Amino acid sequence: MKNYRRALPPLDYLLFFEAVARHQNFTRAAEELNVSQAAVSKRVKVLEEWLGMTLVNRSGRNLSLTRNGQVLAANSGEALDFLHSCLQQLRRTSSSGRLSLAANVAVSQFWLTPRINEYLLGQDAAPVTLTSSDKDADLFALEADALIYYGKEIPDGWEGSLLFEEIWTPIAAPEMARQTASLETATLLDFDKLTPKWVNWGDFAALSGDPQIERANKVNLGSYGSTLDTAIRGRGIALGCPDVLHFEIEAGRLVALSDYQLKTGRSYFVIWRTGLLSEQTRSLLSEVAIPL
Amino acid sequence: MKNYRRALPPLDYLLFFEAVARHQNFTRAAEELNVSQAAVSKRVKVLEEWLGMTLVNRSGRNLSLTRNGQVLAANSGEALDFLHSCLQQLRRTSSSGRLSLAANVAVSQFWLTPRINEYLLGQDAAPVTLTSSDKDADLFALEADALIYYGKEIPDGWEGSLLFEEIWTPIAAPEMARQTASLETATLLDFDKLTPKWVNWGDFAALSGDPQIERANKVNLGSYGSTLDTAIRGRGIALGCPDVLHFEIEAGRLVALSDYQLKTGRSYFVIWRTGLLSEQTRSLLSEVAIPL
DNA sequence: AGTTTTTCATAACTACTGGTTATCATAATC
DNA sequence: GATTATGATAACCAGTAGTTATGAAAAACT
Repeated sequence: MKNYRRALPPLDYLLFFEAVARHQNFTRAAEELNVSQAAVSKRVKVLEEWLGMTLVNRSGRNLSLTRNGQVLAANSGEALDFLHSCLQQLRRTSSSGRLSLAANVAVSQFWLTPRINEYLLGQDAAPVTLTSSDKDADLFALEADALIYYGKEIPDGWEGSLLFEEIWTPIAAPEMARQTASLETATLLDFDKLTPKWVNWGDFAALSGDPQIERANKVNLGSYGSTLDTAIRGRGIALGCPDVLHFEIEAGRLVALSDYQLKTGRSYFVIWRTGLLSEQTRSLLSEVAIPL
Repeated sequence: MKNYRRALPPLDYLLFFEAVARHQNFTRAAEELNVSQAAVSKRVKVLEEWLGMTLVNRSGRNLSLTRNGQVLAANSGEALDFLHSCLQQLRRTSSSGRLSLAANVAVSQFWLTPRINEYLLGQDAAPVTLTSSDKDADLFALEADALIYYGKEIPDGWEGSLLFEEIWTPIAAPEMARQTASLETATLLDFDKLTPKWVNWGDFAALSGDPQIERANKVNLGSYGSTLDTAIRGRGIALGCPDVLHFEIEAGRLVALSDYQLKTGRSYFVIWRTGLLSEQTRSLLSEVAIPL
């Protein structure tokens, strides 16, 4: 009778040790593992005690693996790799058309939701879950199949595809746009920035150097989504990125006031964890009209 | 860059699941794993959530694996087996002459220590560690290479070899033995039983049906080891098992009063965890004169 | 040679995980 | 229909698995 629980050390300890072995460094292993160096040190020590053998020779700031350490690290790595492959394969065969996406609130509402709705109205649509948050940390913690990331470049540990560049421009309902002679006399719909990355009317004025915007009447509606909703209702001028608002513009609910465009150097990307995009997820992304 | 911590579920959860899959039963898996059924149920549930897929179909008192469950169980089993083999191999190549033994206090002192000492006085002796406890649970928890077990039969999950049967008989120093006409007039050295398995003078009297022993003067010295030490000093008569006390008897420090022998049906075994005796440990046991 | 930096070990601390018991639900068995 | 066997889950809490702070040791720098 196999009794692995008794015969094997705590397996996550092996996983920690394998990382130390690969990096030849406790501190870097800790970074990969997202724990403190002390936690890694402790676990490897306990593993050595469990096994009754030294795995790592420590000397001041240097470390080397013992012969046993080398053997165990290689074998652990093999087992972990095997399990990883197996789980990836399992995900590929089992996802059977299920797509989880994440993005910030505006992109979710104005860019993703229309796409998802179009897709879901079609035939044989797989279930799609969409999670919205204006905090990157939330999005990253989610482990969605893919997420729409807004920033300068794709973060480390992720890979993906550029969707479009960020270009800020005043946005209004078509009727409002026709009646607006000058931004100076208009009501500019403003919002509270949740991260420094965002561009509000104050930023836009400063970066564009346009004194009309400085002088115009600005009303703070709190959330960015509110400014867009209010602009659609024809009650003011919001700031927006025409690519994000593609559906609203196509539908004729919003137009860009094309005299004013501000490029920030930031873009929108669809990203996934490095190596964790299954063929099936790739296919589903295409079906939801998210280009890779 | 591999980051197994992020990409793999808690590995001990896989180990639990593999046991469930093998047994097709949460309760029996829990027994193997030495935890409650509830703990197993919980872990498998969390694993399913982590993976986002059902592994086990539950219906009342029945359970079956899903397709995914079967695949994962097979692969997990393979990985665990691989790791187990690797660790066994590592132990074989790394033990390099180191033997750890465990036994209860009396056997350690009177049976094992003399043997170990003889061995250590020889050439090229490997280090030997000996741990003594009168509590079986302590001995089992220790994971020594081998232990001397006292009981009716080899416990489940262990294998080993019979050393000798338990036979209780009065034991005294040779001079004391010559002067003792009858147990009734002797001082009987008694002790506190730590487990029901032990036989003290009260038990011996009852089981042998000898009224002399009932009537004799009994002095309680507390520990069994003390009774033997005191008997060696010629200050009374202890109870003992001649095979355990082989060295003392050979050395002429103790003799058995051979008129009184009580067989209990219990024996002494050398045991190790099933499948965990390396060839090297086997060899070392022989060198320490522990017959297999 | 002395100083600074980097890295690992460990003590003290504590949040939360990983277990427990008790109880209920469900299916099988009688 | 009653009983039994088995899995799920709530409530609970001991101890594990992490943290921060600090000291030791070696490498790197001046």
